[in-house]
Amino acid sequence: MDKKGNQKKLLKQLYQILQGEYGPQNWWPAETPFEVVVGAILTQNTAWTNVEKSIVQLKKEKSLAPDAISSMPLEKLQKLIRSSGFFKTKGRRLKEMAARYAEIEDTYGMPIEKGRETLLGFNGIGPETADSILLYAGNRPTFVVDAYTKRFVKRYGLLAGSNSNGYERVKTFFERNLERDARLFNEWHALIVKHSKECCRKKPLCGGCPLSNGCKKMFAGE
DNA sequence: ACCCAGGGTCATA
DNA sequence: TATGACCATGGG
Repeated sequence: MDKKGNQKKLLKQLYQILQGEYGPQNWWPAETPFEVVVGAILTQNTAWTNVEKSIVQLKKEKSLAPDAISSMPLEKLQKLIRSSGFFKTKGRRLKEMAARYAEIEDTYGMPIEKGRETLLGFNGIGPETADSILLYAGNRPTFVVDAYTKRFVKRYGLLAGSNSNGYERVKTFFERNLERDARLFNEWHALIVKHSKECCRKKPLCGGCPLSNGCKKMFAGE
């Protein structure tokens, strides 16, 4: 069995364990694709619990829609999303995104690379946000790499060598070793986040950690 | 009183 | 191309 085959088998095993432990995640936690995009921008370097509060505020104002956000005064929007932090920057990003939401929607039907390039052209949409939008709003099979994913890869020793933590490197690793399927990519990323929060974030190590070796490494400081 | 969270941009070397 | 400063709130 070649190296690539081994990595495929390893990922399959890890997936079975995570899936068995946590069950289907059915991400993204949102009611509409537009809500996914808003959440993707608001959660940049921000705890999701803080984002939820902003979503609630927007819904309370019945303003979680492209027209409502693009026509809303910037100051009002910034007040509504204050809990997500970086509210001045994110307010501007949201307004630009909302005003041009038709272009965002178009990317859901494009070849992935083209859609990705289009999204990266927006101010405030970088690699992770672009991939999150394509996968979770557009249901396109592109793998999302976030801080949890990088830690996961590093701590379970899935990738070695220099630059093994780079965004593209990690993304390519998963895409080369998994069937290119949006549903699978969706579950994989959600399970990594779920596992990181449930098991590996705080000590002590939970008793029934499904991936105890990785958790031990994590607490050892790598 | 610190640390960090489901990043991205911009300036500098 | 590769770091570093900056954006800012809320929970541990």
